[in-house]
Amino acid sequence: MQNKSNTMTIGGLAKAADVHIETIRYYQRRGLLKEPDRPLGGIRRYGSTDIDRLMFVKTAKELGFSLNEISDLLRLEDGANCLEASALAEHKLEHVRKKIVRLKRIEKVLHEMVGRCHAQQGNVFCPLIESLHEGITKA
Amino acid sequence: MQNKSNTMTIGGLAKAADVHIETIRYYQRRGLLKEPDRPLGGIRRYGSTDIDRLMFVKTAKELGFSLNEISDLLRLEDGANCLEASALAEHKLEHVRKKIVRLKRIEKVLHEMVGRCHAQQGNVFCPLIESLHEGITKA
DNA sequence: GTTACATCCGTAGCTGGATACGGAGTCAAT
DNA sequence: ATTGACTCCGTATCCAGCTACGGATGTAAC
Ligand SMILES: [Zn+2]
Ligand SMILES: [Zn+2]
Ligand SMILES: [Zn+2]
Ligand SMILES: [Zn+2]
Repeated sequence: MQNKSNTMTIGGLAKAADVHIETIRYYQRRGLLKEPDRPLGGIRRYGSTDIDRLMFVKTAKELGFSLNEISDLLRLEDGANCLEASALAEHKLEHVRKKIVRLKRIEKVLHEMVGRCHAQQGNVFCPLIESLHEGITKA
Repeated sequence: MQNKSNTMTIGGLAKAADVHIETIRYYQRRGLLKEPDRPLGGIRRYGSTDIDRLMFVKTAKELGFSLNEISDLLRLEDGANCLEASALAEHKLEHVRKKIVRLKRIEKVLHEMVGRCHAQQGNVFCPLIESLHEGITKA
């Protein structure tokens, strides 16, 4: 059953949840958001549960979950499958940590490269360009 | 003028540089790699400068430069514009650092969420799912 | 000399996450 | 009752960075 206060149009929902209208329709197509019946060729109405749902998606997105993964999370939305939900989050956490490690390595290499350039201003051959030829292992 | 030892076919080059053939052809289309003339309906030959170029691209890619940015770097390949090259790298470095900061925040939030789930095994409502409803600021 | 594989070339498709377009219908206010 | 804003719906387009397809031709092995 629907929330009694399904009063917003899609545009109102978009404003309330601060997403584009097209995003809402896109999520409906993806099955992330249910699409209320429309009364005989009329206009669909949305309520607070839809805002809530959109917020859920937004939060999960900010945490790096893909829309597919968010579908999975939404199937656990009743909160009854703590183990399963935390497993998904742990898996994501693992990926995030790997990404951080990779980026830190990149940060280090770039930092060193830039440092060499700065130390060498006026010299003939840019050490940064040189490093790019030599490969990241030597960079 | 071409390197005298332009002896590889595109397939050989692909193996030598460990990229897919289609990637080479794609880079040619993008202007990242020059396309040797082919002798009267024959087959193009590639040499060590092409391997070198592909390595340059690969290294830059590993450091997070986009193909467009790599085009820019390649215009500086003579090594004469140290300032310009290091400016590009500094800009990239800035982005990388921002990305690391964002990911660390995500790492923290996910870690806390998972921790709460583990602490609460058997409880009725999964705290992780609850957090997703509440938003990342409260997560 | 024929089989088998490689190359060439243009173009189409893929992923993910939207965003845009265009025509038709609906709704509310003046 | 007409304007103007909004909605609906399907489809197309975008971004990056490839990857695949298909048919024609070239080349190499046996
Ligand atoms: Zn849980
Ligand atoms: Zn994984
Ligand atoms: Zn430099
Ligand atoms: Zn920037």
